[in-house]
Amino acid sequence: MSYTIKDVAKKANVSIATVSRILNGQGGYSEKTKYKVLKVIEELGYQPNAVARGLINKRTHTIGVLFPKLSSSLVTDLLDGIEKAANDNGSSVIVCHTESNGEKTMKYLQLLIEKRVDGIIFASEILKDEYYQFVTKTRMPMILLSTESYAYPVPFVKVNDFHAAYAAAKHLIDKGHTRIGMISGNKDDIIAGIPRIDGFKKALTDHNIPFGTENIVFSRGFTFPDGVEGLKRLIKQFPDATAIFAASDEMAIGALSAAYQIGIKVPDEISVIGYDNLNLAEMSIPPLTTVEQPLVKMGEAAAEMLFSILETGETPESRIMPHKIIERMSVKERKK
Amino acid sequence: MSYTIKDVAKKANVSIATVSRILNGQGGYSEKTKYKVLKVIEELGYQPNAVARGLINKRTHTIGVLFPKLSSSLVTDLLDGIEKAANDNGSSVIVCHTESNGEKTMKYLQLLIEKRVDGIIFASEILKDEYYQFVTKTRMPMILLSTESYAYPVPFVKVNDFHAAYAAAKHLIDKGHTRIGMISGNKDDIIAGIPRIDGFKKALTDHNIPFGTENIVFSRGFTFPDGVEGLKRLIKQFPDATAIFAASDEMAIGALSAAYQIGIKVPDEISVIGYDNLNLAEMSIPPLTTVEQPLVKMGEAAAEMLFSILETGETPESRIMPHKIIERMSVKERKK
DNA sequence: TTAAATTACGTAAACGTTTACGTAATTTAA
DNA sequence: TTAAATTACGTAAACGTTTACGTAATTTAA
Repeated sequence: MSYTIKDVAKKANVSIATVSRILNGQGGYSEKTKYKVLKVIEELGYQPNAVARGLINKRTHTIGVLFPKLSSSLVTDLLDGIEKAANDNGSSVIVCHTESNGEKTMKYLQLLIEKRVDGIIFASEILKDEYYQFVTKTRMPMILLSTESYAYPVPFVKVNDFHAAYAAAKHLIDKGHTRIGMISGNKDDIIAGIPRIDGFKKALTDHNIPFGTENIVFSRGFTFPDGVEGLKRLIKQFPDATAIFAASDEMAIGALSAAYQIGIKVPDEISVIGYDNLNLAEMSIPPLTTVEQPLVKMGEAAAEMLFSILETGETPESRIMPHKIIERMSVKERKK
Repeated sequence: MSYTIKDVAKKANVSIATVSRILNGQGGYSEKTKYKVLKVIEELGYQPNAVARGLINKRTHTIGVLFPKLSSSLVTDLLDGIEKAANDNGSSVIVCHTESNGEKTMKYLQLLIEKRVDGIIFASEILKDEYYQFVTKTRMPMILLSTESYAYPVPFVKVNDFHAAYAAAKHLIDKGHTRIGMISGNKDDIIAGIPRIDGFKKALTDHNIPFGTENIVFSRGFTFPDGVEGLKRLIKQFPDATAIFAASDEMAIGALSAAYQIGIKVPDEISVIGYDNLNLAEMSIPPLTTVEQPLVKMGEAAAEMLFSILETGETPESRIMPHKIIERMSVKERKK
């Protein structure tokens, strides 16, 4: 089909070894031959075959990324960062969409291993036993992104959910609120669910605000409808609340919508703080105050950690990325 | 490192040809050997090497996708559809983020060609001469997604922007509006800019509504800030407007935000219709009426067209996907 | 029971590179 | 000018598969 190194070699009257050496700039050839070969390459429009290279070099310059879903700003920003770092390191990224489905995940893992990607980034999801065993057996490098494993020594990059949630609640407290509710995500989610709940709880009790069952409402996930639902339930069980911490921006935006429907003014009657700082957050009405996760940077960090493993062979340290309160318009100072 | 077909062959006391035949289910072996070989494969945890397969079969079961940016719902939904269809066809997808940068785009194209992907999907961007020539020379199949080329015969999948914009404007007219403004995108964008402007204009004149320079405002792109800006300018030059067509959902949401800031009530004082039907659209306040592009399906269609080329070798017909008005709360019937 | 047909394999070449190991050609040193 | 050192190549094997072409073993037909 297309030309190979042999065609180039023949046309330039040199051996394929010479062509290869020139292509890889390894030295061992004269300037004259170099010029001659480069010219033939130009004429033929020869393109090296990365598949053949991958076979012999045992490096495909491709990494695989597994996401539970694709169409979410959160994942998208992570991917953006990963792609950027990968590109800077001369690699491509294959995206896999697991739908949080165990079977599908295993199939993807298998696929990535067969394709001999250089490494895997496993994002935003619980690392099951089965997954870990499978990829460890092949000794393929793996990084956890926006998730972590308590059971296995897999390096991860994440913010500290406990601290970030604490910061969110404290921000509300600092603004003078004392009757604060939380719309939490899934309370069985040990990565994104429990730590945020615990951080919230701790902030309240540290500031002598009693925490009871009426302060919190649990959802299935972290989605917009969960937020709509959540606000309605929270208002019912805790009508005096003056501020709310939603465990994700999507939920916070859902809460904003529900408040609007019911006729509660944000932030005048109730303040809302989110979590993530998605693109959405600055587009809402009112613009959402939230705690930022540096998603793009997290993606970059994960990819860079992978490349550092590939270079040095050493397991890098996990990275806790800094979170930050982004003040916009959805939280109002409360005068006593 | 990991085991090869040779290790399996040796351990099972057969030739590598036999192992290969069993792996590919081609027949030419007894049930007994099959069982024996499969058992060895199981024991060794052998994983076939897709790189070697790709070299000999000249099929990598990987496709490349080029996007101008990653972190946008629009792109994300397209990618979602592509990934789905690719997975159903046993292929993976490599994502490339061009940033609408010509040099970067060429580098990515080169990379994908060197990696011998089976085909390329070029999304949401103008296909430059240079790009077209480069990939055509290699005879690599290519599909245009959410864009099209007037100059070259590259199959595409898209909605009809002219018709969709016409439908949006007509929806406003049907709701009794006669003083209608448009916040358009880039007026030099021949794919997403001009046709939407023309469709809008045609709808007005077809319904005997005079169209003048005060009816429209032009932006750089199609982003949220463009929408914020756009509404402010539009209101200034066309204060009597009762309805607005924004050329993208992001712009529409921007318009909503700006209206909120200024203190104009949507939809009571002004109606807004968007374009795209992103996830955002149902999360806004009020929920956004918009014209839907079936983005996920478009992504799927593009990938499927690619696979059909790979199977049949024939160039498929381009596909115009249906658009649809999604009525939510941002447009209000106007009584005379 | 024997010949013909079929099945179940094995051998070796090929895919397009890289690279270890030679060796002829050139350059440098004496 | 000649020997030693260096440079500029070429040959061939290797990466891990698939597959065309044989052929030995088995099955079927007579």
